[in-house]
Amino acid sequence: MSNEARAKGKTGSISDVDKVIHEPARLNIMSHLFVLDRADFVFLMRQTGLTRGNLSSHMSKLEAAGYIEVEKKFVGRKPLTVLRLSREGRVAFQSYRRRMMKALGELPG
Amino acid sequence: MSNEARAKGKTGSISDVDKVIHEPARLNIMSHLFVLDRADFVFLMRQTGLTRGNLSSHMSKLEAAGYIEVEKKFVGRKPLTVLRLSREGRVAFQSYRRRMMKALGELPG
DNA sequence: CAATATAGTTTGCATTGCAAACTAGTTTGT
DNA sequence: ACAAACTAGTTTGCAATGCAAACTATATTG
Repeated sequence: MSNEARAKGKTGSISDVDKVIHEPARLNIMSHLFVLDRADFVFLMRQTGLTRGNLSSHMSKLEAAGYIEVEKKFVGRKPLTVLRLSREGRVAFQSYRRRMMKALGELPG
Repeated sequence: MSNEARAKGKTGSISDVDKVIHEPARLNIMSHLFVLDRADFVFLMRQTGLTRGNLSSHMSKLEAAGYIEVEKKFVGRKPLTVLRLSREGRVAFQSYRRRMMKALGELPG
């Protein structure tokens, strides 16, 4: 750990979790993709309970972070958007999860 | 579970965690108070790595939510602010923790 | 008594998350 | 054929947030 990190007290525990993943809506999306690997927009909407608008913008954020890849195609004549967890996204999620589980699991009670 | 909850997909899992606690800085503060029960401002500043300003505003939010009680007194001639976890705060934290551990713990891998 | 330190609070701004409005195309009803 | 309703998303507007910097107030030190 750097002296700076120590001085700031940000010793890698809770305060500096990955905010992209930490946001509940995205944590929800990521959790689903973590087990399913890929899922389409409408399915995720139903599973997560997010509105189209929210899912759309969170999707964009996860894509911008490189955590998911978005594939747009047509099935028959209807558009279909498929989200897939990227390698990076899987790693980041695992890391977030470990950190969170550790932080909350270490406490007494 | 209500039909509404089912329709919205907000089945009490991840998307609707307590945001007051979920915010990393406050989660950090709450975790400390959960084990220590009470701690003063400066001590918490050091432990959490938060600046005075941030700790001050997060403290206000936790107080407004009824999760902590803030006691201001003087020791010698210096002001001392002590934060204590309220009963409600302890319950809310435990609930947050259980929910989070369950959500992250249930996943494969 | 001026400078520095301590203990907080307030302010200002840039980033969000969310809902509502909008776009674009498709299916259904008559 | 044409309007109404549905599907699948995106964009926008606004209110809430977090964070850092500025500020207040008092105490200590040189």
